[in-house]
Amino acid sequence: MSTEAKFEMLPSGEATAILPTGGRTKPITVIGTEAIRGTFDELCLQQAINSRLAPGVTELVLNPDAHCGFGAPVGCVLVSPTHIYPGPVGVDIKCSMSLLQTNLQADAVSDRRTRRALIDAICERTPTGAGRGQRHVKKARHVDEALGRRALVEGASREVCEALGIPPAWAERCEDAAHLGHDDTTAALAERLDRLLIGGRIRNFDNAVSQLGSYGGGNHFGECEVVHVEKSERAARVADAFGIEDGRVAFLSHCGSRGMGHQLATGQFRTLQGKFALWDIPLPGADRELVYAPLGTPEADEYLDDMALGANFATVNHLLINALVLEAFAEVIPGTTGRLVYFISHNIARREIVDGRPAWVHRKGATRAFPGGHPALRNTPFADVGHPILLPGNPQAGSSIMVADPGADKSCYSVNHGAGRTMGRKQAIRTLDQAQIDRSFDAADILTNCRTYPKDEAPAAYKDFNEVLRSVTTAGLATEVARLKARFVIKDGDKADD
DNA sequence: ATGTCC
Repeated sequence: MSTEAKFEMLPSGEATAILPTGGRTKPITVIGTEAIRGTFDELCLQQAINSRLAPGVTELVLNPDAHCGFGAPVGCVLVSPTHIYPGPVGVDIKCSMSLLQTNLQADAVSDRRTRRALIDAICERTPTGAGRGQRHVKKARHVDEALGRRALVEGASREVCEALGIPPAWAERCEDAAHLGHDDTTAALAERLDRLLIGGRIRNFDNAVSQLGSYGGGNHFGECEVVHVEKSERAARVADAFGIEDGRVAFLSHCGSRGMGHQLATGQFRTLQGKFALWDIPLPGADRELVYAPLGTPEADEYLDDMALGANFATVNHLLINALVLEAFAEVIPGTTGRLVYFISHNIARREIVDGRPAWVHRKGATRAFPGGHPALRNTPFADVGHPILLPGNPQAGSSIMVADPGADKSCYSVNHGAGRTMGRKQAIRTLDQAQIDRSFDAADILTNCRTYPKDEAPAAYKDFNEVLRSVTTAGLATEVARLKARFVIKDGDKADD
């Protein structure tokens, strides 16, 4: 049976389908054109079905960028009013995107030597690579353990921002500047962190803290962009409300909670897997990565606290990176100023109102998409127009800034989080041609900090970003406001000075 | 994603 035969089309449009799960009462909403639906492999669809049939799950959305993940597909939304699921949050708690808008015109970065100097200045402040923290770079911002603790407990509080040289006003430009504990207090987080440290559950705390202000590896990156606002009256109006300007230089970052979030997440997986084994509880689809905890239990409280600690770390990490990138720009091009456009996650569970009642909305490789007028945006700068949606594509097709439309209700107010892999990392390394990749970057005049661009991160290892975006717009979820075109990329790879 | 395997 072809993959396409699995889906049932909906009358609402060619990019919205239903994946039956065997029982008619628990269907999965699939967002994707026919070309995109053909990219979902068997295991990805099975993970979606397992997740949909898991206890307490009331809705599941599969996004066009979906591919196999840990327990649940990367690129899905899972809703539950009664249970919390660590898998559908992911190992990199609150992996996110942020965008900095500078006052520079595009021609300020046309010169290759200027761009090379910017790459060097940024790499002197924000390291890349697994394990690499601020202490490994020349112009590090020292973060002591006491400040690290406050970042974990308070997130981007005024005091934490001021201590790190982050403009406190940037906190208003965060999807969530601070995450609270299971009982909606910071005290719960402070107590939980103490217990984790006393119990030795976070190893090398000082090193983990030193990773504030660093990118990490894999698909994480920093990218200098030129903003191209779409040619429509609405795009111009929304861009204005977002604070992005056509023809100006911006900087897009993708990273998460680094080793800290990883330790918190894997610790939770181990704990919950141990309890499922001890109590002999069957796992949905027999997938041991799809563990869960019923809300109100000590297990759920503990997970929610650890998730909040990891999320706060990721938030402060992003804001610090943006402050350091701005500092690097100002060093190379004196007079450069910048402001945070937005910071938004794609690996987090949030408590939202779904169908009139509170539920945990788990977005795993999925981005929140509240349109203008959504009650949750009240008293934010984006109450009327909707918040910016930051979608990394690839350096050559560009990345996209979108705004949600009322039709986003059909996907639990969510869109994709990028292009989505179409090729495994090993497959990409085996099949793609290094020289051809590097020539294509050269032809597009995109510089990188790497001597050769990592093959497993080449645009060809990912789905066609324009087709992914066409799925989103055709389904009526969101509209493109601007495209970001890369001028240089900072990534983990073989460094020019190695 | 991740001191890339407790």
